[in-house]
Parts: sequence; C-alpha cells; structure tokens
Amino acid sequence: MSGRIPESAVRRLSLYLRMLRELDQGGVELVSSGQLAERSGATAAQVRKDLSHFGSFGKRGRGYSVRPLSEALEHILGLSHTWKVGLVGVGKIGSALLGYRDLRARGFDVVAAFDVDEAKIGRRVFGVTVSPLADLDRIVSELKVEIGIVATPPAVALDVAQALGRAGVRAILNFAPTELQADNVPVRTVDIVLELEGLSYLLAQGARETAIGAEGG
Amino acid sequence: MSGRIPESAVRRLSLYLRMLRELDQGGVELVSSGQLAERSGATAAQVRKDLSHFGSFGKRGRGYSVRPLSEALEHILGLSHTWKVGLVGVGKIGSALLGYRDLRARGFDVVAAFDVDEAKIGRRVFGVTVSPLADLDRIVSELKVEIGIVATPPAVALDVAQALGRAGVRAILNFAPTELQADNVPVRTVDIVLELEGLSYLLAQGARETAIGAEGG
DNA sequence: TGCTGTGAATAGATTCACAGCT
DNA sequence: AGCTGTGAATCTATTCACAGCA
Repeated sequence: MSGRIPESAVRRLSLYLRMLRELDQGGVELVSSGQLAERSGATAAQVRKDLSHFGSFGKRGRGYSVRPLSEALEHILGLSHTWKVGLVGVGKIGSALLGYRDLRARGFDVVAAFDVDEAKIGRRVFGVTVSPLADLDRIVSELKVEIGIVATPPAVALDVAQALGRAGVRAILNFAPTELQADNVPVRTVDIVLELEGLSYLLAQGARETAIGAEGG
Repeated sequence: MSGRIPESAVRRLSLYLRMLRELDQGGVELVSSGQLAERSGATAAQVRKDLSHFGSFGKRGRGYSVRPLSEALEHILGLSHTWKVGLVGVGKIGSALLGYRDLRARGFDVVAAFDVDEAKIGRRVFGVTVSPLADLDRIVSELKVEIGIVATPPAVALDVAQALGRAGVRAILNFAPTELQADNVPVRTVDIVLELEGLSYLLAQGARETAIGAEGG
C-alpha cells in the first residue's frame, strides 16, 4: 500500500468518485470493481490496484460499499476541504470559469479575480469582484488563496504564475498555451490547442495508415 | 522508426513545434535537442527519441534546422491542413471557445455551432451562426465538419457525441465532465474539475507526508 | 461461489551510453 | 569537438492470476 501513485491512477480515482456519488444518489449501496471499471474506461484489476494503493476498502466476495468508499476517496483527493481559488485574467476563458458553477459545487471556491484591464477592474463577474493585478499579493495572502488559475495571454503567464507562487498559492491550474514552472508549486496545464493537435495527429496518422494499407492491397 | 507512438510523445511534439515557430520568427536557424528540451520540460534524449520515431531530421554535430523541422512536425501532426470544427453547446465555455482566436490561427476553424436554446439559435457568436441541434446532421455533412467539440451539460454529452459520430465527424474534443465513447471516433476530454482534483490530491498528499515527516522528527 | 487484494509477469515509456556523422 | 540517432538497460504502469476471506 501507498508510496508514489501514478498521476493516471489519481485521475481514475476522480472518475470513480464521480460514479460513486451518482450511485449513492441513486440509492445503490454496493458496487464491484468490474462495475466501476465499466464506465470509467478502466479494467477491474486496475480499479482494485488503484484503490489498493490507499488501503483495503472492499469486502471480498461482495464488493465495495458505495458511501464509505466515496468518502474515503474524497478524503484521499483532499476534497473534504473547500479550496480557495484565485483567478488571474478575466478574458473569455477566465469569465467562463467564473461562471462555471460546478467549480464551487465540487469544492473549488473562486474567491478572487484579477486583471490589468482598467475597464474590468471593479466590476463583478458572476459574483466575484475583479481586482487590479497590483493587489494580487495582498489579496491572495489576506484571503488565504490556495490555488491559482492562470487565464492570461501566454506572454505574461509565466510572470503571473511566479507572482502567484510568491504570493503563497500552493498549486496552479494554467490555461495559457505555455509550459509554466514556478518553484515548489505544482502546475497543471489545460491546453486546448494541444488536445486538438493530438486529435489532428490521430486523423492524419489514420489517413497515412489507410493509404499504406491500400498500397499493399 | 515509426510504429505506435506514445500519446505523451505526441504532446511533446506539439510543444517542440511551438518552440520551433518562435525560434523561426526570431530568425534562429539551428537548434539542438538540449535547447528544445529545456523549455518543454523534456530531456535531450527524449527529444531525440521522439523525433526519431518519425525520421532523422538533424545533422550530427550541428543540431536541427529550425524551419525544416518545424514543417516536418506540422506535417506529422496533420497541421498542413486546416480542420473544420463544429461546436455543440453555446454556453459559457462554448462561447469562450468561439471567441478564442488562437484556434483559427492554429489551424482549427470553427465553422458551425449548435444549441437547443431558442434564444441562442440564429444569433451570431464571434462570427459563427448558432444553428438548432436538429440541423446537426445536415450541416455537419454539408460543411464537411471533421472535428466536433462537445461543450454541453454532461447529461446530454454522450448523445451529442454519438450524434456527431453518426453525422460524420472523425474526432471529438469533449469539455463535459463525463467519459464519452463514440465508436471509431477518438475522443479527448478536457476536464477542468479533474485537473483541480489532481492538484487537490497533491496538496492533501503533501500535507500528509509533511505530517508523517513531522511524526518521525 | 464471488469478488477483493496483491505479488509476479508483462508491456510500455524513459533514460543511458555510445557509435557514427559533420 | 559536438550533437544526433538508437539499441540496450532501467524504470514505471498495467495486466495476470490466484490465494484468501465473506
């Protein structure tokens, strides 16, 4: 049990948790690794291995109790706590995130937003007041913001990430198409163009293979 | 050379391509695997291995010629061609995507948008007219849409993805927090809450380890 | 009997290390 | 001398297969 767990396994834990919450709301009390595997694109063995990194949650011969496993996963993923989030860059994506109700519902409370645009400063966007970037340091420490979201143009993303790090945030979610690194602060990048390029690769590759296949025939 | 390339390697190719374009614009003509590695978070050996899957692009003792390598990667990633994209769900995230100029700039042209909301249908959002979902099939085949973006509530995401598949799209980018599967159509999911939960895990885990460390000390 | 939990086996990705050009 | 290209070695993740309990 335990040690260092692959990131892919942690992602799957999130998926299992979602299913468990649905099952719980549907009144289901018991679930097997096979059932959890089915809708999360994993295998039964993988589900069991993933869970076994953190303990023994099941009953042999019966499966897993939905509610207790759900609570265990929430705890493992750090979701017992509501995280305070600060967002930098109230452009199109930033605004969309401020309006994304699921964030709060899932335990991520956006308590501050920042921008450099005078026209935006002072405005409330989906209930969050936009502050000047100059106040980032003060507000992040006053409100004890723990997670930063970077939704700025790529040119300034690194500076912003480092400012967030200095101000005391402990993790960063980055929407700018740039690889960031802030020391000691883990960064996850959501890169839409990168994902599309991944799909583009598959399509181009598929076409190439088909062509090769046709050559042979 | 070639065969089946890890998805992580393809992601890195996209990063290399970005760097190469910047270098090219900066007038740089030659680059080493070490330099490419530096800003993409990879290692020099990894860069060389990734590229070697597709051919020999470098000159021993000198490095890689920026422009030719850039063009080779564009070709490998299928970016010579501009892809036609159709977006379903013109909510907050959908609208943000329609306004995201980088998509077009990077070879992904959003040519159609769909929603069920009467209030949105017929409106132009960042230059794209919103059509009723009922017309999806017709419009996708008329305009030869190749990639679909799902930006709907999770409850309908699977139906939409399958409709897109039937209508003829060849790949899907999914923003709904649900695992989708449409037969024969590769799907990439961008799941913001999942990413945040990944960060939450790291923070919770870090706290746990610190506590354990403190116990020992 | 049924399903978990987990070492052992396998498959997959990354890193090493060095021969081979320029 | 410098940097690529790549087989071999290592490290990591997944899958297998079965003992162990309900």
